[in-house]
Amino acid sequence: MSSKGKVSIVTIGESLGLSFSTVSKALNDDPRIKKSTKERVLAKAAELGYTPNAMAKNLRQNKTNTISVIFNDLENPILTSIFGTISNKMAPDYITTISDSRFDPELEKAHILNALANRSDIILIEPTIKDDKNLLLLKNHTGKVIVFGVAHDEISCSSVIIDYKFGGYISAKEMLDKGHTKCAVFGTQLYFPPFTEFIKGISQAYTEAGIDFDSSLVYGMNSSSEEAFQQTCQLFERSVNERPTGIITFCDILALGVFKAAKLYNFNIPNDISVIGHDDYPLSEYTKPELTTIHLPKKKIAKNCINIIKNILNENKSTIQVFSSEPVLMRRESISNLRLTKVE
Amino acid sequence: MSSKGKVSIVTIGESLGLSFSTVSKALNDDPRIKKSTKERVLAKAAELGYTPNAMAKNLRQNKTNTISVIFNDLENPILTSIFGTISNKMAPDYITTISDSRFDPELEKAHILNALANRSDIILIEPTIKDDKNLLLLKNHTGKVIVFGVAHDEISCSSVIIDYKFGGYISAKEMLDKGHTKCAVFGTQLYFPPFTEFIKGISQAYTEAGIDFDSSLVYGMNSSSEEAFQQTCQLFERSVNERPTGIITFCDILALGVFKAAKLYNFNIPNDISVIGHDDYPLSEYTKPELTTIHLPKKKIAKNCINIIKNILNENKSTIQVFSSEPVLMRRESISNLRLTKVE
DNA sequence: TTGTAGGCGTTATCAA
DNA sequence: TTGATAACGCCTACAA
Repeated sequence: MSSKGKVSIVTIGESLGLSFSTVSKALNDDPRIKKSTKERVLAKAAELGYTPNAMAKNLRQNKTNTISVIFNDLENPILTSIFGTISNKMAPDYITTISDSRFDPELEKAHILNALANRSDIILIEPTIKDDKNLLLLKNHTGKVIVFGVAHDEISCSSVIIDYKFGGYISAKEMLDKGHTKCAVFGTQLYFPPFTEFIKGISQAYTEAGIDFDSSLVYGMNSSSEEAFQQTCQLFERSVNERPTGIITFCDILALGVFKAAKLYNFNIPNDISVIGHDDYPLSEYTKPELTTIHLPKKKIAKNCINIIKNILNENKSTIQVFSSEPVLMRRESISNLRLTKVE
Repeated sequence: MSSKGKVSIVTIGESLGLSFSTVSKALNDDPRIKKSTKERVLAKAAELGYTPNAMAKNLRQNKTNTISVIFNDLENPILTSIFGTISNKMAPDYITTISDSRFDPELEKAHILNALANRSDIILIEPTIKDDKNLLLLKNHTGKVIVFGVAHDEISCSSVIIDYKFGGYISAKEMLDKGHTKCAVFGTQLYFPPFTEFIKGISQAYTEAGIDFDSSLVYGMNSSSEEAFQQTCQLFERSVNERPTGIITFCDILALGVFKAAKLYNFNIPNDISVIGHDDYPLSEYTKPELTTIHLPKKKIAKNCINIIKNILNENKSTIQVFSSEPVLMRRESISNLRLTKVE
C-alpha cells in the first residue's frame, strides 16, 4: 500500500510511462498538459502518497513563502496573540513559524541560523540581548528582517517598537504619585533590551520626582511566577522600614508571584504591599484585587507588523519603516494611596 | 560591503582559488583539509557573509533535524508552556517550529502540507477535527507523527493523550454534587475532538446522576472571552427558572467571559451563578472568586511528548507508543453549594 | 502535447 | 591535501 521508498515526480513518471517533466507540469496545472494526462498524474500521485519536496522546490525557485518569528516568551499570551494574528493574516499564502529563544542568546543564535538557512522571506525577531553577536548574523539580510520590541542601532532595518521606557515611566509615576517612594522592580534577565528600557523609564520618573532610585532593588529573573514569589518572600522578611511599599513588575505573571507571597504571609494587597503589572493579561482584570497594570495595544502592534511584512513582500518599499506604539496604564486596585489616610 | 548576489560555497571557492568541494569540506571541518586552508575559508565565509543553504543541504542529506508542532490555540499558556518545554529540551540539535491552526481545518491542512513538504523529522499535531481528510495526509508518515490530545482511529501512530472525557466528567460531577443540575457548557468549536470528549464525560456524569442532560445548553465558540461574555449575557436575560445555575467551560479564558458578564449584571459568583474552568491558567488561582477549574498536568504531558520524540529519533522503537494523562479538579471558590443553606 | 537538458547549493565518492 | 563528478527533487527554457 504505502510505497516504502520515497516517491518523487520521477517515480510517478516511471509508473505512468511519462517523463518527470510532464509530471511536474501536470502537478502544477500547466495549461500545456492535456486534461486526461493531468488526471492520470493526479490519481497516481494520490495513490502513491506523493508529497512534494519543498526543499527541492524552494532551492530551485529561490522562494520559500515562509515567515519566521523568533521571540522570547512563548507563555506570554499577549505576544502569542500578536504573532497568532500575524500568522493568521498571512495564511495560507505564507506559512508562519514561531520559535522561542527563552532569553537565551545561544538558543536565539540557533533559531536565527535556522531561519537564515531556510531562507525565510521574513524574519521577525525580538532580540534577546543588545549585543552585536547575534544581530550581526542578520547584517546582510536587513531587507527581510523586522526587529520587534526595542530599536537596535546595531542593525538598520524596519522595526515595530513598543515604548517600554514609557511603560516604565508611567508605572513608576503611578507608584510615586501614590506615595510609594521605595519600590522594588521585578523583571526578566537584566540584559533583555525591553527590560533595560523599562528601567530607564522608571529612573526618569524618580529623577523627575526628585527622589533617588535605589537600583539595588531591581531583580532580574526568568519570567515565571516562582522566582517572583521567592523574591517577594525575601522582601517580606525585612523589617517594615527596610521593606519596599511597592513592587513594579515587568510582566503580570511576575505580579502573580507577589500575590502568592502575599497570600502566604497574609499580607493585604494593596494595603500592606502595592504592586503593578505589565502586559495586561486577559485575566488580570479579574484578580483579587484587580491588578493595576500596563496595557500593550496588541491589535495595533500586530497591525504594524503586518503592514511592514506586506510592504517588504510586495517590494513596494525598500525604505526602512518604523512603527512605534505606547502602552497605557490600566488603573485598578493593586496600588494603595499612601497620601490618604488609610481606609479599611 | 555586503555582497549583493547570494554567496555560496562556489562563490567562496572562486574568490579563494579553491574548488567548492574543498570549501565544503573546510566548512564542515573535514580532517583531510589542512588547517591553514580551513582558516582561509572560514575567514572568507565570514567576510562574504556566507549563510549555508539548509534546503540544499537537507535535500542532499535527506535529514532536516526539525520538529513541527501544529496545534490550535497559541494563546493558551498551558499548551504553549508544554510546547516551549519540548522546544527547549530538543534544542539545539533539533529546531522546533510551532504553527497555529486556530481550529480551522483549511489552515491546519496548509500547516500539515508545509511540515510534510519540509520533511520535518517529527510532526506533533493536535488535530482540529475528527475527519479523515487532513489526517489522511499523514497516512504514509505515521512513523514520524505524534497525535496530541485525543486518540484518532483514522491513523495509527504514537499519541500523547489527555483524558478530556474524564475532565468533563469531574467538571459535571462537581456541579451535580453541589446541586447544579441545570448547567450550560461553553467550549470551542463543537467538532474539536477534545471538546467532543469533554462533552461525553459530562453526559456520563449526568447519566450516573440519573439526570437528563440538556444538550441545547452546549455552546461552541472560538476560544476568546468575548463570545463567552455575549453568551453569558444572553443566559442572564432569561428568567430565573429558565436560567442555568452553573456554567461548565472548556477553558479558563471562557470562564473569564462569565466573570465579565457577572460584573456587568452585578451577579455574584458563585451565589448567583457558578462556573468551572478548564486548563488552570497561572492566574486562575488568584481571581475573585478563585476559579475552580480542571488542572492539566503540563509537566507530565511535556515529558510524555519528549519521551516519544526521542524514541522515534533514536529509532529505538518502531512500536506505537501511547501515553495518557488525567486532569485533576482544583476545587476553589467559583461553585456554590446549593445543597446548603445559602450563606452571605 | 510531451520530452530533454541544465541548474539551484550541498555532500559524498572517488580520483589526482 | 585537493579537485572533479554525481546526485538529492524540482522547475523551466527550449526542443521535438
